[in-house]
Amino acid sequence: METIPHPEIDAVQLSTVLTALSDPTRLAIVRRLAEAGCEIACSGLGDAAYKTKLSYHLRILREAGLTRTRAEGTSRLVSLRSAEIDSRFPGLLAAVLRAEREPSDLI
Amino acid sequence: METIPHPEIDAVQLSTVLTALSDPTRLAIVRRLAEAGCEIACSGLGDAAYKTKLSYHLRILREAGLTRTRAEGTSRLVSLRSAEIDSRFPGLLAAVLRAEREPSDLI
DNA sequence: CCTTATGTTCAATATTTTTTGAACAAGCGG
DNA sequence: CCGCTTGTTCAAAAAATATTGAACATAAGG
Repeated sequence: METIPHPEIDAVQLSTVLTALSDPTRLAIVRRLAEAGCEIACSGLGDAAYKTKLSYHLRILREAGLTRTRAEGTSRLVSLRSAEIDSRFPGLLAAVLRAEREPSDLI
Repeated sequence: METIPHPEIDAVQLSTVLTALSDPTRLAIVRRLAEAGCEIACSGLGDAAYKTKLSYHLRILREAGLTRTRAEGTSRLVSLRSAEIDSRFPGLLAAVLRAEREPSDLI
């Protein structure tokens, strides 16, 4: 029952993607998803004490077309749309992930 | 007499660069500078009717480390720090510039 | 000098984005 | 059915960004 909306990759705009990636919290989430290379539950992406904050940032990432979220039981599994993003904006995600992690990155 | 401050390329942070690039007005300026491949005066980068707006966005770009500004007579010449940015964040600028221009881009 | 052309700065607004807390939803295990 | 876990939504507050207009700075040309 996929009721969670995701944009078509062709409808994704560059500036929206850049805005999504420009926030350190979200960049850290994207890094973690990239390193994992698989779906991760929300609970594995942030501190339980800041659930609504995480929920907000995950929505921004999803609506920007960077991630895909799927409900599984009572949790939600999030993954990076790496291949799609790379086909839409070749090299962009790789370049961002290649940059070294900065101390300000946090979740 | 270089009194205009510019960040060292090594001090430039990824999220600052992404924030700077995420605004359509600034992205359009960066594109124009990239296509020109040389210095351009402010007057060639925006509408004269919105001078202070342009000034603001150029300052954001400069402080983010994306551009270099140099005074020449009564005008200021702006250029893209392409090579430096590419050494700091390999492939990033190229990937951004490779993405097709969107209709929302404007100055 | 005086004037014009380029741009900047400052302060006030307006707008957008983030953060928070309270309330809600839905699945799961007992 | 109950209570617990996971996570969302909503509205309010806080914080960060962007836009505007008035005033200023400085170089160049006459």
